[in-house]
Amino acid sequence: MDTSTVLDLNQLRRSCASCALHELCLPAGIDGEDLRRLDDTIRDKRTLDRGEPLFRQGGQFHALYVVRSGSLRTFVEDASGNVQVLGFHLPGELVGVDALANDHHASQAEALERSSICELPYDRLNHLLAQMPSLQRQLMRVVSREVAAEHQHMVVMGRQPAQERMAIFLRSLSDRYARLHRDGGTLNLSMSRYDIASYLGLAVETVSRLFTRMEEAGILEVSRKSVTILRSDLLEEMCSSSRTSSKKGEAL
Amino acid sequence: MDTSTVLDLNQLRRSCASCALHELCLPAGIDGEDLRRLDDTIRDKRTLDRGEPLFRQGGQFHALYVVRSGSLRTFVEDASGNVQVLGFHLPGELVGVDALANDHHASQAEALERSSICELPYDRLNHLLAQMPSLQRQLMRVVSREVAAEHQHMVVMGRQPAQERMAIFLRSLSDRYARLHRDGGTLNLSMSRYDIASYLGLAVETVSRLFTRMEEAGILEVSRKSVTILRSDLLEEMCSSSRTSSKKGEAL
DNA sequence: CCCCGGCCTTGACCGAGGTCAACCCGGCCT
DNA sequence: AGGCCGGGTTGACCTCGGTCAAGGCCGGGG
Repeated sequence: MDTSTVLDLNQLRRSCASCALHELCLPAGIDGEDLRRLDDTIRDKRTLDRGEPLFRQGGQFHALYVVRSGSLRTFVEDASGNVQVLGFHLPGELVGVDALANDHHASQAEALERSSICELPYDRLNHLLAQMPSLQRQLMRVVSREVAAEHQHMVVMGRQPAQERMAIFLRSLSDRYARLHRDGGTLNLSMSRYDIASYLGLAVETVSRLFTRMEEAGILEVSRKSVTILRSDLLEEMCSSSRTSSKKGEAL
Repeated sequence: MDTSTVLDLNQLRRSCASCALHELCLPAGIDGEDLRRLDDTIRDKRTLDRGEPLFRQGGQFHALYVVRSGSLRTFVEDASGNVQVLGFHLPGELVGVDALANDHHASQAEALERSSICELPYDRLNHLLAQMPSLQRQLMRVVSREVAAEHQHMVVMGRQPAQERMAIFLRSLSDRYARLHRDGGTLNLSMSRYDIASYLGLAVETVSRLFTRMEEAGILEVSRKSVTILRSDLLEEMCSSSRTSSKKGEAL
């Protein structure tokens, strides 16, 4: 929170109604007076610089967060300093749910680039939920989506070879870009190779090799943090070149 | 536990108040009139036989479920018949959350043994949630716990070698037994070796070998589906024998 | 009672990907 | 401008655990 963008951010103040994410975020399906009340519940928009934590593992829980712009990574760190990246979070996505269970954050969230965050203090939110069943349902839907996504990621971690993991990762990122009406063919990888490797359960070297291999194959154009998908058809079929598990009667 | 216990199960009919899981399940922190209303919301107790599905992947969503007795496994099956086990569910645990997102079950749940299930039709539940903020908070807490547990599992799938995975799996099962006031030292593995392997992202053969190795090491006594933990101290230290990631300043 | 079919175990082999090491490259600071 | 440093890439090697194959065990049905 320093340079010149501060002004713009302040101008935007809180206003779900005018937010580009209106239809993707918590307010989806909420209008009029209810929307205004949700608006009032969102405290400050916090702005985070690259690397700045939104909350720390073990820290006291007091709010849920929605990414407004930029991107975050969430991760857990074990006693011996080992890091496991849990996910990357684009605008419109909810962060912090794992803390409700026992009032302490089980993971850490930090900005991958300069990001703007909507903060929903949990007591105020609870108050609102009690009065707005529609918001309550929408919240559960959003959380459910998150759970389903995590299940998908378990499939990746459990069964898929390295190349499929990368392909699925890129496809998923591309899809999420598209949902935001961004160009899904031009990804801006705000996270480091280490983050990607950790997230996919691979070694950095493997991630690096896969990028070059996929570039050589004409599927991607990779330049530093910018990745262009040249052949999404090839990328797609790369996602499921997996062995067919020798179960009974396969058609394919 | 099958033949004669059927009668008892029927006798118990629905009554959260008298349920042994009262303090672990959804009703936790709810009493009196509110509890009675939750009670009324729970439709039937469904009883499932071994292998019987509670809901199918892709099926229409209309209820959440809580395991009352027995155990379930949830899994996803991809186009080519590959199965990934997502989790095992003991009494008091909530199942079906991943379906709220789009009204269709993203995974499949099926009984690992004869099991009794509390069914919470979602429309009724929603009605109740709108009137009972405390229940709403408790539901979110339970879901949050689930999310946090899945995050833990990502750590396992992402970084840990086979032996640690097994150890962590057994410890977690033991802990959950203890929460149910069962003997955490005597596990009854209602799932097959294949299920365990899939859940941990390993091959069946590896799981099998690890069981024998841990038995030879005097940590376990393994007999078919019954596993006794002889040296929980050794099991514990097996959970974190991982390499220390060469990060800055380690204490330990 | 015996046979059959899952499920599980055990052994031998092999390969995907992790590890180690060297190097490169671009940004930043003096 | 030069040097440094963190992140990224590339190559050589080796290991963990997957795969393949061959039984063993147990339970259920004829």
